[in-house]
Amino acid sequence: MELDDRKKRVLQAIVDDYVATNEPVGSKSLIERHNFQVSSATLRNDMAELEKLGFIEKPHTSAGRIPSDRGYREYVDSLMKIDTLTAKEQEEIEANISGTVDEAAELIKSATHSLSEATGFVSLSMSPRLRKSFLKQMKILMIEPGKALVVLVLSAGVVKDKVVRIPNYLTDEQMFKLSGAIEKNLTGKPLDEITFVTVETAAKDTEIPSPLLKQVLYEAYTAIKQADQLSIYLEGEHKMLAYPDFSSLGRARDLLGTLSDSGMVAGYVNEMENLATSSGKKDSYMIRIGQEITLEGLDDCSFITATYNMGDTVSGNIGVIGPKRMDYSRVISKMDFVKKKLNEELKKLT
Amino acid sequence: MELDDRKKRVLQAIVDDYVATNEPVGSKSLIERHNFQVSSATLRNDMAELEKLGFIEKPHTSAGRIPSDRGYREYVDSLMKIDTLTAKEQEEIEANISGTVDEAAELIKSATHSLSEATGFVSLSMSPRLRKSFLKQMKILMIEPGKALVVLVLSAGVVKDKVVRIPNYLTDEQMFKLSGAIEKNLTGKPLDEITFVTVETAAKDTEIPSPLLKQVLYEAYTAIKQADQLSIYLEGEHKMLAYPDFSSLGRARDLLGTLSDSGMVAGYVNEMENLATSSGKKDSYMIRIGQEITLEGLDDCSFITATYNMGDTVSGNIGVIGPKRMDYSRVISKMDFVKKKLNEELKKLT
DNA sequence: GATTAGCACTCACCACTTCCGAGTGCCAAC
DNA sequence: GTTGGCACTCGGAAGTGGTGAGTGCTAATC
Repeated sequence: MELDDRKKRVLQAIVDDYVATNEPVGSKSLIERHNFQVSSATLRNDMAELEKLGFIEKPHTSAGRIPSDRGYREYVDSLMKIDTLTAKEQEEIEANISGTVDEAAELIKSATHSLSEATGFVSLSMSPRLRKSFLKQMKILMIEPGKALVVLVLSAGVVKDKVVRIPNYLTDEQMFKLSGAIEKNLTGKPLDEITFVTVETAAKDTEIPSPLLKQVLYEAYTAIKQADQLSIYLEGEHKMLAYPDFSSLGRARDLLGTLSDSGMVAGYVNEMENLATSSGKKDSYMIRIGQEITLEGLDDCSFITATYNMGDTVSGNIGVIGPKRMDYSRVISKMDFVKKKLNEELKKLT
Repeated sequence: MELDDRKKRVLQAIVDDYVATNEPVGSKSLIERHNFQVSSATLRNDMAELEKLGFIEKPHTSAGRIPSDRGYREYVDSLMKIDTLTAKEQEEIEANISGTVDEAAELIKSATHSLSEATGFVSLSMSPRLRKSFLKQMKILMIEPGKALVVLVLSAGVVKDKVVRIPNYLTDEQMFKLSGAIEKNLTGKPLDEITFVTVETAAKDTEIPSPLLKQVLYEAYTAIKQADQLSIYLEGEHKMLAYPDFSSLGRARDLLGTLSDSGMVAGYVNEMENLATSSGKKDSYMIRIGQEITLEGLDDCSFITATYNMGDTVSGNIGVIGPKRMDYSRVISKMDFVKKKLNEELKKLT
């Protein structure tokens, strides 16, 4: 069932032409644009074959062929060659990313922005997964009676904080003691190994009456857990409206509706990432095409993600969502470049 | 140029019908739906008059009339009567707002969400304008050599923080002294009266060598200034695609494109707010209709905002953007209710 | 002077038709 | 396996006519 050489070329040509023109491509125009050394009838036979194998399909009887999801899949897996960016393209991307941002979150945002600008598609980034990072510092600051700020400094230089409610009569000094104890005992532990019990044990040798303690500990614990929460940043949703692929209002609405539920998208990205990690297959990028994407309204999209790193144990994702009728090679090389730059800049921060 | 009574009723009826049906309304259907005690010919004369005055217009020669921006303006200014919400509507809104959120930012977000859900339109909120709030606490926490976290506690219970870079050899203790000095001298001052000079003066009596100080002070100062920065939160952009008013892809794209530039929208809201404040005219809500809105692509929208309060001196805005062909009365009463609830909940927080 | 009935006119919209051409499958010949 | 030829398909553009809701205007009436 391996495709012979010419059939591969035909499929590739169909994808290329369709991406470029957004029109079903027929045997004749294929001959005109590419110099196959055979007649259109031969190509017709090849195309019939490709259709039987599920790589291409007809929108209606008397039209040319368009790639199916499977066709795109074959294309990205073994047909396309990734080209390199021109110096100018590289410059544009770099200009957007570097600059004076010196906080990781800002940096990641700017990379996401750059990615959307460079591709013209929706781009996204997931905040770093901090489960594997560990506590470096913990401070509890009294704000006013009954209210305190828990500040966590994690490895990889991430700072998180959260306002929590505490019993009114707890003093500044008690808080200081408490945070010191927790800090001392939990430093170095990965976040995902910290449980309520660990926190409780860590606080044992303070002399604060335990009923009071309980609430604070619980708040401290949730603050730690919340630091681990994933957040997603999406940009450029409206750009999808520019593509004829979504010119039907219904499609556009479904797509943007789904994208507006950022929690759902975040969940999907996370799931994809986990799947890829556990299956051990780790390309530098991941692609989902059309129906492979289980999010509603993304049937005509492709979803490409990559992983960035912050320190040794912490990573997150950046990604692009565009019409599946996209120039994969260019998009991938752009995303790869953004990722590379982002990694470099993140390294500088630590 | 005052409209006589019947003409007012005609205009009102035209707006009501057009909002309900999205179809140009003609003299005959007007007679059918409302019981004017006159013939269609009379209404035709009235309508010709209204058109001459600029309240209504024809999309093309042989069609009915639709309200012009001016017509809507007249309608909201003096024709419509604001109706009250049903118990059920109130409940739905309340359910979304109250709940367990106990941080102001979260609360405001949830109100915004609720507003979008209730109206079916885009909703937005501006973070509180903190210029008028004052410093209650300031702490500088060392994170690691060269890096510190500036934590500001402002009146109205707002907590802001920022990671800043500091000279490597500054110690924890020095930082503590410094923040104490600044805190002591600036507490009670409104944010907009704090300048770099004030900060410098406040730090005078610490014994830290001044060249070192300069950089930290500058960072502290920018941290304070940044706390004052406005941020905007927009929700439900995709919902606009559901309205036939934006069924043309071009319009939809312009609209969503503009809305995606949140800085621009924020600037506009701020400008509107300032204008209203300085002109002294302070309704409980503000409306901009169609061309009155200077943002690109919002010609077919109306933009309604209201002000929420946090403590005595601090306020922000919530708002709705929908098609100008909207049921103003319902939208306004919903927004009013959300605002009321939000104010109540914010009060509870302090 | 305001209101009304009547009438000729306008024009978007819909359904219907026609026509064109790019594309197809298939077959017989090379 | 490749090719030329041919009948067939069908979406889309362009044209057509009828319909109906709407208009403005005029002359008669209250």
